[in-house]
Amino acid sequence: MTELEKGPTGRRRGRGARERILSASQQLFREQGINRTGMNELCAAAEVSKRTAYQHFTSKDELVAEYLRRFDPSVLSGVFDRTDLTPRERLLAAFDIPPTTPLCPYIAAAVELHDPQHPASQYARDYKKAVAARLADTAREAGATDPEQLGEQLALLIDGAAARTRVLNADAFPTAAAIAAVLIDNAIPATASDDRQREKVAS
Amino acid sequence: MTELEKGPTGRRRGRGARERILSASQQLFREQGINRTGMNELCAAAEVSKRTAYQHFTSKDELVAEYLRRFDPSVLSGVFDRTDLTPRERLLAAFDIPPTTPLCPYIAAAVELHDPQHPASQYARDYKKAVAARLADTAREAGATDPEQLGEQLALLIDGAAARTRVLNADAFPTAAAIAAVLIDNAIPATASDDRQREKVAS
DNA sequence: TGTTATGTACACCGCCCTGTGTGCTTACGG
DNA sequence: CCGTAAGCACACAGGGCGGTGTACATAACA
Repeated sequence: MTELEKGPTGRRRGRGARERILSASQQLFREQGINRTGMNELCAAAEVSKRTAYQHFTSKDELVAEYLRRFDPSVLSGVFDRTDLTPRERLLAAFDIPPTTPLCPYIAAAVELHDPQHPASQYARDYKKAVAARLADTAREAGATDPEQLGEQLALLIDGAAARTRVLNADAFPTAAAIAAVLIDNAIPATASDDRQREKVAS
Repeated sequence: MTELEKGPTGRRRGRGARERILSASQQLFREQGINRTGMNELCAAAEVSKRTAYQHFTSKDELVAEYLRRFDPSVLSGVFDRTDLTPRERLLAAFDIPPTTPLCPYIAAAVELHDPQHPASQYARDYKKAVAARLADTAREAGATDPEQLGEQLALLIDGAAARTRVLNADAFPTAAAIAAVLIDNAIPATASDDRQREKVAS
């Protein structure tokens, strides 16, 4: 890895250590958990000296917070921006999670850090609220009578599936998707499609 | 505390250190988390010498496993054994959680320990399955068409509310209860509910 | 009474953790 | 071609952790 990677993070000149650190964080924090991953191990995986790591992030806590911020694009936007789907399908697509996914990292962080004041915990809250808001937007688009409520309900289902998948070591998202389908059909007044969408986005 | 407390644990003769240790575990592990609670701190809170603690539990892992086993009577049985309620009311009563409750300790343990092989993680799985089974039993009693499915769905709702409450620092159980009411009414065929509410879903 | 199970007090070990200090190398930018 | 910022190697501080060793005290029961 002698190639330079310019570092899309900003104006770094060197060899892009920051990116490697964050990339290694994604992998190790999710695989092993935050508390069980030491900085030594992380630096080794990132092929970065510990000194360099602490020049980019003043503490592990800061690294953890930054690590969480790297999930939005892939997870949140990935589902909601698919224009090829109807709003209803988009709502359901949020439950199509590849079973490889270990656990929603925001829940994991909130539990592991165990401190609501921790920057990462605060960001986790913001993220969860953002997801619920996005779901509510989509619910509104789909014609739900109470979009906020439906968004909050679907968000709860996602979190429930994530938590339960973790505890039971078995995929719980299909169950959550089934509930979601019921809730969605109950929440969309007249035109309520059965399950295969007859395709009528309002009018 | 020079009084002897016989130890309701069984046939212990001494002063009941084991009970104090477990009692302190309940408090500290829930308040601070498992990983953030050291044995020194725990022993101090239990007013027990560390040596004694390690004579009762060969390791912290063993203590954690035993700590989890102490929840059944209060939580699981507490709701399902209430004969004053109809089956439907019992299903809904599972969502009446005092907002003081920090987080389902089984989820917390599974996340914190981060090892599916850990005895505590295995017990957490067993417990979660047991709860789902109890819910399914009650669902069957209430006349649901597919009790197993309803039990699993309600269990997922409980876990979702627990996880979301933790992350957002705001009570999510009312939302879960609302979903539960919908699911229950959808799952009980014609005029199943015998409790006081006479409002029918049918139309 | 004396034996035994129980609990105590406290120092201690080895390990791993986060975080630093210091001096050195490299590569980009002017 | 040189200056300087980025990164590296490596040892080490300081502390908390789980867990133990030892010597002593007390309560229960025979």
